Amino acid sequence: MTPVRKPRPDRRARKRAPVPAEATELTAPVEDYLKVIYDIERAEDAAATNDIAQRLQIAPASVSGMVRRLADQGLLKYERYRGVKLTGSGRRAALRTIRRHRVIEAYLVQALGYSWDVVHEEAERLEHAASDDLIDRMAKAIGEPSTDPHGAPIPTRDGRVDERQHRRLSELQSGQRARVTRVEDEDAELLRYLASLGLRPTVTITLDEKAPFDGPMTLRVGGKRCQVGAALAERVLVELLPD
Amino acid sequence: MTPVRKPRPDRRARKRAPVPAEATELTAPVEDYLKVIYDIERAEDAAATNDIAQRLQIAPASVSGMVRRLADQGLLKYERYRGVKLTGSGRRAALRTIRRHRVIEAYLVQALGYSWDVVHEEAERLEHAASDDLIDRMAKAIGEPSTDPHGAPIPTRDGRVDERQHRRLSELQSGQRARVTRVEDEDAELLRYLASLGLRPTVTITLDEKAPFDGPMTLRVGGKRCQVGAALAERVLVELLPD
DNA sequence: CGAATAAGTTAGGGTGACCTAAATACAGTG
DNA sequence: CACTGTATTTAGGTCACCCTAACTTATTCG
Repeated sequence: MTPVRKPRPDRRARKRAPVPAEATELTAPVEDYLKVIYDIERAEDAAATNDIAQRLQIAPASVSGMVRRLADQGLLKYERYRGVKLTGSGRRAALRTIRRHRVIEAYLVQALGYSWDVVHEEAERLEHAASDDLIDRMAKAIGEPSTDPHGAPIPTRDGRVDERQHRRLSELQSGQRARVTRVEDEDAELLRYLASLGLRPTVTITLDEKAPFDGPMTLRVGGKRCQVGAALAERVLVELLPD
Repeated sequence: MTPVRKPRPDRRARKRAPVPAEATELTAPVEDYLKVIYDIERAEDAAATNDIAQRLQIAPASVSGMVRRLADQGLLKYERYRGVKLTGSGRRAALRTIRRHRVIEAYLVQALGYSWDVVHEEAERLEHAASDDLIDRMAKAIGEPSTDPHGAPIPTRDGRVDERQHRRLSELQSGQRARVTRVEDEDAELLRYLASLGLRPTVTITLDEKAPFDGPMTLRVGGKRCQVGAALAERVLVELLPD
């Protein structure tokens, strides 16, 4: 009648543990902070409170508080009014979450027939719940891909990423050929539009013409010709092909 | 430079909404409460505070508080000192979570090669993060199974379950043949032991002998002969086969 | 039937993660 | 160099969930 019960974990003790610094379980919000800080740092060298707040859609005041706690936990370095930088362990944690996210996105597309414009949201929730084991199994099941469906590189189990910065489509010159490598955006509508143009990673394009002053670009993609504005061209990364 | 941002959802407004009662997003703890209440109710008619507390491994005092809130939200009926019963919407919510859990378990086993003794934990976390759409895709991918790897029935999208109460192995009489339908336990060690005996759903068994006073039972399963104690036999459900 | 025991509840805390409003630091300009 | 605007932080809340301790209700049994 009374079911066999495991020797209760004693939550208090678990939480009060003298901060082993590394192997601590991170909460979902913390993982989100680390992710966006990692991301901002890649472009801006140090993450400003406001940038973090805007990316997470929360009030800047909330960021100040959280960031102090993360600094206490050794996940980042924090100087008041100076911005934030991840420590080694912070970066490792960020990359683990990013790996989860991207593997999940790839799996949803390749194994479950999702289309690339909707996987982000789903992955955003699952990345906090999936075990490392599950992630590895998913990755194996779809052949250990090196990028997610948007072309973003998937960090390896041991935290290495292909950090090559590709050129933006907007920087391309008339006449140049290039391969689309990545779309740096998760907005569903934008992604659907790109898909309708055939503009997705691995596709080869040729820039026919570029209007001055960041005007629209005319390009050929898979036989068809299309025009894209500056905003779009900004979000698409490419790899120049020799002519 | 400044990325295109969606029209911010405004968290406060979302949470303060005048309680639409149904379509509200439930938190993970709430889903867990509903699940165990549903489960207890199936056996005991009303769920007692203490039972809920014990199943969730939390203090009874915490249950009192939560249960009042769930009653306010219309998910259950609550009479002080009298226990708790799910309302229609509470039961629907519980069944949705249970469906998620069981579909995930089945998927992990059938699509990702997990063994049945470890899927419970993983599902326990994923069930709160997966969208209904994902669950449906998983179910489809493995052929819409009607039970999870432990033989528990999977509720349908629209909340119907096969509620047939099967017989317990412990109630079997000497000489009777039966098919194992379900193992009512998620303990990994127990499951591994059962697997080593070959005792898993769909397998046919014959009870050779049963020692009196809930003594060990000797039975044949797949040609081999084995003995199981009363505690084990209590956890295994069977379907009597005509001789 | 009244007292012991079991079951359940209230009171008073704590933590994580958010908020608004008000104060402060910094940076660039007149 | 004071001064204004922006970035940031502090102060003071809120909410969901959990806890322990102390109290109350229900039940059972001598």
